[in-house]
Amino acid sequence: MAPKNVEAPHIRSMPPDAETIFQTLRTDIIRMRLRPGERLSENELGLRFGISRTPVRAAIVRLVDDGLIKVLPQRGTYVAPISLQAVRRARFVRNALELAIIREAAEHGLPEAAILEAQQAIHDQENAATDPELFTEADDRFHRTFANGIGYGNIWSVVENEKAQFDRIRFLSLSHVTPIDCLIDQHRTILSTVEARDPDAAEQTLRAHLSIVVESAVTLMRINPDLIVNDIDDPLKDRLG
Amino acid sequence: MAPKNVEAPHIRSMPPDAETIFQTLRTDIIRMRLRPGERLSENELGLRFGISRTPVRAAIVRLVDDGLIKVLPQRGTYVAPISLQAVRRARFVRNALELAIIREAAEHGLPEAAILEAQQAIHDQENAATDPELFTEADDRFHRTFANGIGYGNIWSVVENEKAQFDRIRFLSLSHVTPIDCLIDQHRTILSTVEARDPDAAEQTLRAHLSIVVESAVTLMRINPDLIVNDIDDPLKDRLG
DNA sequence: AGCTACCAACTTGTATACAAGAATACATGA
DNA sequence: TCATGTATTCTTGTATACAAGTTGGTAGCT
Repeated sequence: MAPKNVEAPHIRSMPPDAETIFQTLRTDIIRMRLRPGERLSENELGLRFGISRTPVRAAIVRLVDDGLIKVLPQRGTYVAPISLQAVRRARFVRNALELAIIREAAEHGLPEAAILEAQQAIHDQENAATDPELFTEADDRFHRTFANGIGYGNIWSVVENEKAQFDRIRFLSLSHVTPIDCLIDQHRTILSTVEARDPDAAEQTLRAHLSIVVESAVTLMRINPDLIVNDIDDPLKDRLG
Repeated sequence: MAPKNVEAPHIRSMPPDAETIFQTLRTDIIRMRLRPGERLSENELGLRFGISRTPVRAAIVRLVDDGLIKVLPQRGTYVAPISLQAVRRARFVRNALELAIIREAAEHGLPEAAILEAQQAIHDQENAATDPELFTEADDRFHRTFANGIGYGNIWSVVENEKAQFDRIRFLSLSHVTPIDCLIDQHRTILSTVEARDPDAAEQTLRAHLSIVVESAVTLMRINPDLIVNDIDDPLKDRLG
């Protein structure tokens, strides 16, 4: 392919807009490249991205809504600490939604395209076992396939939002504590139970799958207690129940 | 109580901020005081509230995230049409979450304060049967009580966001099609099954309750087809099946 | 009349300037 | 040395000015 009449290979010449800033910051926070508690000056971000404060603020407003950033008026903007409340809540919401999704998929079936996409996601995970970012991307894609396949629109975005807090913990050291082979095996089982149209088996398998993910998160939380805020009211439920 | 040293009874002297604008617009959209498709000029809103475009835009960004407003760059800002996709999705998410919530509440019990709050909400609904806004407020409060009572933080905000599209339909003519007495009766049954710690009965009752709410929404949709956008891919699933 | 080209008045997106509060460094006093 | 008052310099929140694009009306021509 001959080069088009575009003057240069440096695509970065055009400054990013508010949406790009939002995506970039969100990814950096979830990937833990921006650590909980870290300060984010609006002026500094604008300088770094080569734009003014206005689009930076638009991005920050959305990130505050997602619970990834905390703004203290006239004091500063900070990456939100990982909240135990938020993690517990995310686990509950994800469990409820994904179990309902997998049951719906197993009861009413999935389109052929979705089955193929899930198989591809499993395949990609097998080849990405050593790269946390690639592995997580394929993991997300696997789960998202079922959410989008049951015909209720973009349900996954709800899980995705809740999962953000959660994923920050996973990115602390995914490969160290999570048994990757086991996760992929469970993915295979989940897909096969859905293909076999067995809702009870699908629900049971997914329940075990999500439980393992939570256990690894709890372990990671104990290893890095400095990044987590324990805002649980009742100390009896402190252990993420 | 003698008047404090505040100069006047006109509390409205201070101009509203971005958060107030957001709440006001959100309520007006859900209450259908702002109709789907209606145009919202940023300049006009700023003039109406007595502030500049900046805080108005901050509010609009959040409302776009919630799917209540659509912005067409350089063309205009509009109240989002009621999307069939969004309604179906909201129903699925609400069903999954509220069923999980009520089951959790029935299995592990609720704090005494939550029980009292639910009773109060039922009481308020009995006295607000003729006022849609008051009735809906008490209805929300009833359901929210269980969500907040199970100790997983502010789960209700997830349901609340999804429910927004839904509620717009209900506000088209709540009293005309929804059997209010039946709804209140179901609330009483739900609360009693939770108090009796009977998860299966609680789930069954809530399932019927949510189903009735959906049925009335479908009826309302047929009465006001001009406000709804049919963006369902598969025409076979057109009936909100 | 009917069609085309243009222009003026809007829209949102972004940049910049100003306002008000909070924190820190520093001078000043005992 | 230690406490205290003050001023400077940060921060975010808001107001305003500019840039780029769309729309609708209208003058002019066929």
